Amino acid sequence: MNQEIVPHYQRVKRMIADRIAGGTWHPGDRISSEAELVKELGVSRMTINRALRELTIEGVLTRVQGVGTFVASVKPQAALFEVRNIAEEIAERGHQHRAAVISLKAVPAPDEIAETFGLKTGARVFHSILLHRENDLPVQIEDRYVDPRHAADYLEQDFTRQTPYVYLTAIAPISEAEHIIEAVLPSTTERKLLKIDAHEPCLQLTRRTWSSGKPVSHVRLIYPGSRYRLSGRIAPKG
Amino acid sequence: MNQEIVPHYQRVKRMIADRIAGGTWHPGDRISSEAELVKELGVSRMTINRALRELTIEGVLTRVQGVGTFVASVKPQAALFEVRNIAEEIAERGHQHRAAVISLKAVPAPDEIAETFGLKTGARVFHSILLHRENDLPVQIEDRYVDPRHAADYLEQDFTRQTPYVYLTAIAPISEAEHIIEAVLPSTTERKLLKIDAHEPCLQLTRRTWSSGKPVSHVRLIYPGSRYRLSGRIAPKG
DNA sequence: TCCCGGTGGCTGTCTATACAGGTATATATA
DNA sequence: TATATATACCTGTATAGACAGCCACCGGGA
Repeated sequence: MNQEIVPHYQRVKRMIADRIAGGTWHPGDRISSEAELVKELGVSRMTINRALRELTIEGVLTRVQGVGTFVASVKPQAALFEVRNIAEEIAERGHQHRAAVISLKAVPAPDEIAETFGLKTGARVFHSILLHRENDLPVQIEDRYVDPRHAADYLEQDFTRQTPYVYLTAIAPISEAEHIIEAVLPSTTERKLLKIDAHEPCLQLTRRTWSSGKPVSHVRLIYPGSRYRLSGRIAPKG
Repeated sequence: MNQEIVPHYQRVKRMIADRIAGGTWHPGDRISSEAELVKELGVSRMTINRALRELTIEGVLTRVQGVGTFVASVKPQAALFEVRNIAEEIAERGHQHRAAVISLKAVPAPDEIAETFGLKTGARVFHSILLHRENDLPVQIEDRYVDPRHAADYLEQDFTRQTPYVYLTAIAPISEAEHIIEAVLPSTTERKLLKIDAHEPCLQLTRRTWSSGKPVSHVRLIYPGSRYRLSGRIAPKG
């Protein structure tokens, strides 16, 4: 008998969750107060408090000081997608990753980029285009703008050895990121690089990153629709 | 002077985070033990413990019982996308939402659906196709399969009044969800419903949901690429 | 040299107690 | 009646003390 020992606060969390799932308490209802749960369950108030605090963080409960603890309303559908360093992801599949540098130079900033970086349109920014291959099959175009003030030696890097993502996170750890996912038709140039048919839809992920509150990079990742998809799974914990 | 009062555990968290950001402690380093922090900061061990525990949940630290507390390695890029009930989303923009029921009937389960629901191929399942419009402009096709065992009266619902999402979450709260995002070309039928040009790429979000561990619904949402995009933002908290 | 058990240091949990601060209700006052 | 005040109850935070469980390391014995 491998008796599982479970901490008290976990058992309290489970009990609360079960009562909600079982219909004893409905969304919006006030549940028993900490003091009542102490008497009912025979554990200290600190233990009850920890259980209720964690359930609140997990979105199961809502607490109002001076009033009580309530069952939270149905939470919105949230999907968690992990967008990872492509080199790592490919390596994990046991495949070979290679990156080709298509372009690497300083350019005048387009409007959108200038605005992101807080520069004037036409100011000098770094721009790189890379083609990532998995076992020699093109899987991603990386079209990146970088603020020169945060990565002065960007143009001197060998991105066939270390991806820009790895280089940038090393010199400016990401503190904030914004992602946009769209379905697009790639340009003719991009289509040729990816070696895909005309009219093949692609996933485009645009990511802007900040380090210590300052914008660092604006990257557009293009994936052939036939070779790539994003997936994620969520499951509330007990 | 509106002096902000900050709880001790918050100040401890901030201090730890600052030392990591400031380079005092690097990823992989062992940080001071709870006992050392008690002596250094003059607060109780429970307070230190709460701060470290929360930083661990947030992914900033890693703790190993019997060994110590370590600065976590660089966390993977994670993008949080909120995929919401489209009716709500449209209402929030102050626009008019209308749903048209294109199809609503029982059908033999295709292979993939049967497998998800744990049925034999060809078993009777419910199938609905809805077209969602925002100010009379088509914005989403909802192609949904539902396990009849969890929603016996699915076919009797009026989905122009209440979306299937709302109906299903009411009778079977979602406990788990899986999402897949792809770029696709819609079928001719779908293209006509959405009133888009040939070759216009679309975002396709496939979602499978479970309630109490049992599969409930398999839905394919198709968005015209020119009218829709998914966005999300993450920022580590202090 | 290799294996084994002891030991100190670390995190994980739990308790009893205390006080602060918020909210709603009842009570007293103008 | 309307307004201020007291109070009961609730959550939020903090503390000292205790014990359990885990792990790395060291020293002794085969």
